[in-house]
Amino acid sequence: MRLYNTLSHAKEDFAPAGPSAVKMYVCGITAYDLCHIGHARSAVVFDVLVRYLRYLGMPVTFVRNFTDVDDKIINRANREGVAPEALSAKYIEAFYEDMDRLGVLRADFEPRATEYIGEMVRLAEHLIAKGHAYATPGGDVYFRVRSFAGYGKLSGRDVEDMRSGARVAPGEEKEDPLDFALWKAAKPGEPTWESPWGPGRPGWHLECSAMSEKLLGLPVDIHGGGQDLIFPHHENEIAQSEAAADKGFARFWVHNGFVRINAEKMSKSLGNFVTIRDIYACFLPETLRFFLLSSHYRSPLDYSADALAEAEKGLRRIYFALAQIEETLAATKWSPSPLPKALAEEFASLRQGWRDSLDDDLNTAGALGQIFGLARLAGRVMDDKGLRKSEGGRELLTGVREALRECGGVLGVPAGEPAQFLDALRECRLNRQGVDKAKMESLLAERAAARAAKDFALSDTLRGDLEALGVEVKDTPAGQTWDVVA
RNA sequence: GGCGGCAUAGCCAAGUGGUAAGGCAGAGGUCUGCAAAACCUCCAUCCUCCGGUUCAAAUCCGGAUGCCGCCUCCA
Repeated sequence: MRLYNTLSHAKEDFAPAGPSAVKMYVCGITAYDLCHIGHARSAVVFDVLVRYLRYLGMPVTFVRNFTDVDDKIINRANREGVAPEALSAKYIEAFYEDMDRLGVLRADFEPRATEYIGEMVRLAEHLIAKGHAYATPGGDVYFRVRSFAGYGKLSGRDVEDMRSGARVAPGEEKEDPLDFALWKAAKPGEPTWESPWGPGRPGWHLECSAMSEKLLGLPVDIHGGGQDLIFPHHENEIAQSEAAADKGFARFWVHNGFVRINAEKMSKSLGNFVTIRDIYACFLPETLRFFLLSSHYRSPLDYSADALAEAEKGLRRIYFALAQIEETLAATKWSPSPLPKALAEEFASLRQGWRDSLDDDLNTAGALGQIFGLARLAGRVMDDKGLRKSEGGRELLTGVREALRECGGVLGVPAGEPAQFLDALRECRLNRQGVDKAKMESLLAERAAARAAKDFALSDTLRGDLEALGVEVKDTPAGQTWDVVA
């Protein structure tokens, strides 16, 4: 497959460097609050990347870390009067709850920064020994940015241009404003670890360098994260790791775009974020997943409740098609007519299109387009009285069902059983629209009775009443069914 | 100020040189006691604007305008 590499600003053919599994490291969350949709996007994007690489037959060793020691965690813990470890543990737990429901698979390794303090200290020592870092009298350790010639290569910055932006906070003993902390001397009220420079704690960037090397070995094949990590986080990781190891840190840098709200980046600092749980209160997790995959991962994605409602409609349609396919396939008698060649070709082309889309820099939006095409193709076959019960029709419907399942395995959409999903969706919509369930039930019962008595006038009146309630009734040979007006 | 990204129908969104996928909404039709669903058909001669390269550009180059992001923590 081809993957866009931030380092080269171009799509490149991806293959692992070595004969072993693809080595993939993605920056996870700093555990100090609930995850928002932006975190969900990043998690889903890299989840799909891992799944797709495995689908292509490449084994993947996937590492996604948790930052569990950091200014934000300490500040919040102190504010709430709890231990930092307890705070981060709580939000790691929340992360799992949210992500499990989203269908994000667990990584092979999910290291926490505090479990690798020893590796970080050793890395810092090594950098000092090589002249790439220095300890200050106060017990801090800084990376000497100007000692690393490649600094700026990921983010496209020139060290000379950065001088104006860099600054030294009061009390810092940097040689150069550009230098960044590898180790921070202990301050009162902070968790600390022993080190050659006295008690302190690691700087943020160091953990990813230490854990990548320890768990995967350098260079890793793919290093990922949100676009906001490109600078300074990933730039600094490169500097640390490459200065220490004298070899490449990561071959492919993959960054997902932001989720926006009112055309602005959704972020903690702007305070304009919507948590994953906020969404779950109104929509099914799979709807969120579908929404996140409905545009290319590097493009900005505008969040709105309307956009989510539209995603819900699309997802429902796919599940509805799947439900109808299964119902049709439950038949036992099939006429011997074969599948018309044109339809067989259309099927093959859609299926190939799905694969081609994902092959091209993980174009999930394109892939979903092919999935809709498959659903429509199946619908056409089922609507054709001759084909519907023919061997050829069965062959096609079986193929579409298989393709949709395959999609579910890679994109995580559609992941469930249609009947179950449609029921869950109905329930979800009932709650969201605040439909009076008792009233609905009684109106439905009344209408069923009216229909049994062939009192169509009353039946239609009741349909109107139900519609006013937000419920749409459909009459089928098997009786009336209902759904919530979207 | 430095660096980068994006501009495709009413809305969302694919498409990086060969003549505009898909979804939502909308219109007509088949079906239906009436509806709904489903299916069929239609819905951008054109891709922000202006130049240029080419037999050929939404796709490449230059410029303009608008929006966004990074440069401080941030997925």
